[in-house]
Amino acid sequence: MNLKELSERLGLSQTTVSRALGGYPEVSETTRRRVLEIADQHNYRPNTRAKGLATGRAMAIGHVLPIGSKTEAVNPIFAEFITGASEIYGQKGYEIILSIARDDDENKTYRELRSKKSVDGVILHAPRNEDTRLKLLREIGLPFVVHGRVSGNNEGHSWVDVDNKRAFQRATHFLIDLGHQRIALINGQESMNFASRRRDGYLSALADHQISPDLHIMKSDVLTEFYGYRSTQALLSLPNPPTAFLVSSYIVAIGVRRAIEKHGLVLGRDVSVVTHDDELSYFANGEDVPQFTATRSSVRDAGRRAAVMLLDIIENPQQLPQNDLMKTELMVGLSTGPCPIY
Amino acid sequence: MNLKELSERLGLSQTTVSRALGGYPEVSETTRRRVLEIADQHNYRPNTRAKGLATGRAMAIGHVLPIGSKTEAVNPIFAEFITGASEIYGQKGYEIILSIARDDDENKTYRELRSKKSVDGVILHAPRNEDTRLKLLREIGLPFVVHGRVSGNNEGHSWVDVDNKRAFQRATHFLIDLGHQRIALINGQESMNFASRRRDGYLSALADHQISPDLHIMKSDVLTEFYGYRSTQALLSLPNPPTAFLVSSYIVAIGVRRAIEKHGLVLGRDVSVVTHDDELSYFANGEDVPQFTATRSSVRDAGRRAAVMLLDIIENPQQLPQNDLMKTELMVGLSTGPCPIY
DNA sequence: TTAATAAACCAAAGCGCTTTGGGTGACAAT
DNA sequence: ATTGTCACCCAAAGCGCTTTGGTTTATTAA
Repeated sequence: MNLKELSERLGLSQTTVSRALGGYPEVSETTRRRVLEIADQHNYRPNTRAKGLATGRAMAIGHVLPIGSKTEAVNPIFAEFITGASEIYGQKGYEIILSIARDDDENKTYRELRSKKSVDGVILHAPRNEDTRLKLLREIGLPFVVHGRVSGNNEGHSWVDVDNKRAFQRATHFLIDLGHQRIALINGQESMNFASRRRDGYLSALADHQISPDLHIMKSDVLTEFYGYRSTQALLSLPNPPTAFLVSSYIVAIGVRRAIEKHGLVLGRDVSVVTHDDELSYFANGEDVPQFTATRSSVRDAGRRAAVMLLDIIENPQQLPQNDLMKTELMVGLSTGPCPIY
Repeated sequence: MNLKELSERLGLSQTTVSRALGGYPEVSETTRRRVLEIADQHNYRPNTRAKGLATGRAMAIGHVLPIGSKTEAVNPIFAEFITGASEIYGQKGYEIILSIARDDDENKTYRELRSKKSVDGVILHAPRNEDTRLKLLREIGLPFVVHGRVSGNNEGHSWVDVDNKRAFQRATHFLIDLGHQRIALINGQESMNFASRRRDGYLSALADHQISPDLHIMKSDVLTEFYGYRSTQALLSLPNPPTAFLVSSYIVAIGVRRAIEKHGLVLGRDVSVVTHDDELSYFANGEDVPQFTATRSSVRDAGRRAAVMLLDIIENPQQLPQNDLMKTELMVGLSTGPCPIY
């Protein structure tokens, strides 16, 4: 069923039917009701492509998920982010176009999305410190919102981010206040902006207490469970092991816990752990009492906010860039305790 | 840059340029090279919507991810599946349209995808035992492949599934052979087809050894980490606790392990666990030696296979339905051992 | 009564592509 | 010299929608 058929069945012109459906005022209420009823009966819905051609709007948002050569798969965090974003898109009638691209042809993917005109805007995921994608997107004039920030100037574009530095600063202070001096950092790849900001927070808290950082207990890699296990395993085998761990992802923290228990140590008594918690639905941090002490921030909510922002930019292109720096909460759970005295 | 501009710049008709780009033979090689060069220079790519309108093909595949009222988020397993599928789509120039729909308006989502003509086919995720979506998809004539099966007749449509029954049958046999008699089942929601098939496998293995099933040690719920923890916690507190656990998801198994360790028991010595392992990239089951004894099957590979199948169906609509029943491996790891004698 | 205004509708152009159904000239065959 | 056959190219229709620039009829004001 297309517009032509529908209008013939109604004995009206395509113009009138289109307007009745679109809610325009040049149609009498009686006619509109009749149109709506018959359209509904036949389950009519305008053809996306034809509509897009006619209006010049794709009514679709692109999400380009980067996969590295190491993990080769989509991070569960993206899934959660998109779940949030899709709530907003759905309300406004936008579709999601998903592309999964290796780091090396991400730029090509954005270019294609643009020249094929298949999206009205994109969310830029997982920004690196020096990110060439920003420049590209600006060049090709594709509206975008960054989920995160870059290292240099973040003025010229819109973004949603959590206050990573402050979060890890507070978490480090918290551990220091509990008496910990040797605090390991199990971070993401430091080419990623969020990871370098978290390291900055960690380092500045150490500096506040005149603790000189030890590079041997600062790790950095793709945030998998096994990475958490492997690095904690190695750190606990040091002659002078850390008494506390600051971890960049809940998934990694699970591996950290596994290594700690493997060593016969008790989490929260012998060793303390603070992790960042993106509130992944499948990994709820306990029911009433958090398992892990955590810097918490809902990545699903970030998805919602980024989506609202992007649609706003698309619909009002002339406005200034928007920013949203989300605060994190420090949730005290069962994984931290005073530093044991040896 | 559109076709018209491009053809003017080249001094050729739109027809010829379109054909040159499309690889049709009615164009001389010299002309084709020239067209290709200039097109590349200007980064020309045909407008998706216009192309779709003209050809009647959307060049897009829909993935409708169901979210339940309980978890409210996309399962990490879908992310992994889509990563696999996207490899195939990318090769053939298809895009992914992602919809996230609550159980209750899934049917509406499929209907819309169809009437808006925004996709050429869909993957049906997470089939339930009695699934109304199948009937709907057949009715509206949208090509589809099911990732999984339904309870009744699976003849009339294409699907990719793992041999869930056999996998859990073997795993149960394996535990029984180790001397376990009280084996708990930590299953998914049994309205889901995969979960009921796994239960069947478990029950039939018990029956093979004249062990009568105990409903108190058979759990069924959404597959979260906390569910694993909670149910194991409860089971281990029974006067007559199970000595082994058969678990439906790696994520759940993590919670199971947490509860076991909380109880001061040693995994693989005091309590045995076999889990299903979808080979999620962020949760590798150990490096050389598997942490968990597991029935293993790559869900990413399933994504690839389903995608190949769907594109084949779309491009050759007249053919018979295809099926692909993937075998699972039983990987023996560190989480199982002989039943301890009390 | 006539002109002006508003309400309700319509014909047709245009979005950017593919594809049908040609046309033109060069060359070989008759 | 004429016909047929290629190789190469083009004009225009059509995909299904929105939107511009109308027209027609009823209503109101002068």
